[in-house]
Amino acid sequence: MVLEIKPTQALRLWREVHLDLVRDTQSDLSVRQTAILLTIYLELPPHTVRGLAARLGVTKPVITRALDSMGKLGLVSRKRDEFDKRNVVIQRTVAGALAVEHLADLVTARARELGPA
Amino acid sequence: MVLEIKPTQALRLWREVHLDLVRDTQSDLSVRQTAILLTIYLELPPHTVRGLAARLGVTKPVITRALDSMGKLGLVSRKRDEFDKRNVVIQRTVAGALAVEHLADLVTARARELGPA
DNA sequence: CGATAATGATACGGCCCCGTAACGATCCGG
DNA sequence: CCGGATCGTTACGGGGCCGTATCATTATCG
Repeated sequence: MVLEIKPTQALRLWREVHLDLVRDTQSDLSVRQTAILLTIYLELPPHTVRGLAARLGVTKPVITRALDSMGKLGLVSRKRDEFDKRNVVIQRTVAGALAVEHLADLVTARARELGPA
Repeated sequence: MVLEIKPTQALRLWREVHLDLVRDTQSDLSVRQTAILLTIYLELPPHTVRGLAARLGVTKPVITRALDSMGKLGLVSRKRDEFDKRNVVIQRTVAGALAVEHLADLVTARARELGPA
């Protein structure tokens, strides 16, 4: 069940999906924001600011600001941890799940279109 | 030779590569710049500003500015078209080819690591 | 020729993001 | 109880990218 993909296929897949993303005016997330979004939706909760910062190898303000902008878009939400009020727990939203699903559709669709070599 | 990839695999692949890109301080290209770079290196020359703008569905200044910054990084170069001096021909560089190859390595490596489902 | 069209570059105002440094709030150990 | 550690946020200065409008240069055609 290993995914065998050749370099040429990988590049074409990457290009086609990126062209889709550029044309799709709605979702203009940066590379960092995309990495954060996918980490939140693919890895097991709970997610915290410092945890994501360590996971991505960036500083905490980067996470805070990304959560700010993604929160405005409704892709994530935040809640104080009641047991340790210093912590903030990052939560998933319906809109965020839809955005992730949309991205999955994009990638799988473009992968299907790839010819040999 | 169709590339069969499941939604879960697509998302994990996308996330792993994006994490690599975020950690790799060197290459912080935007989504638009990545789309431009891959179009230049995967599609047949010649490439022009207006051609890329139409291909990506963006305005010409977007291409001009992207070529400026990518030119500073040595990823592409520009040359006046001698037959029609209004045109600018975008050319590939060694550094650009290496960057594209590096991206291909990243994607194929992460794809190989993907487990089933 | 001269007027018009086309190409790429530039100016402008605005917005977002970055890294460093500091901050308030909260927890914890002595 | 209180000083230090931890957590997330904010302030600051700087830089990049955006879209619109405009520009200089070059080509085309009557």
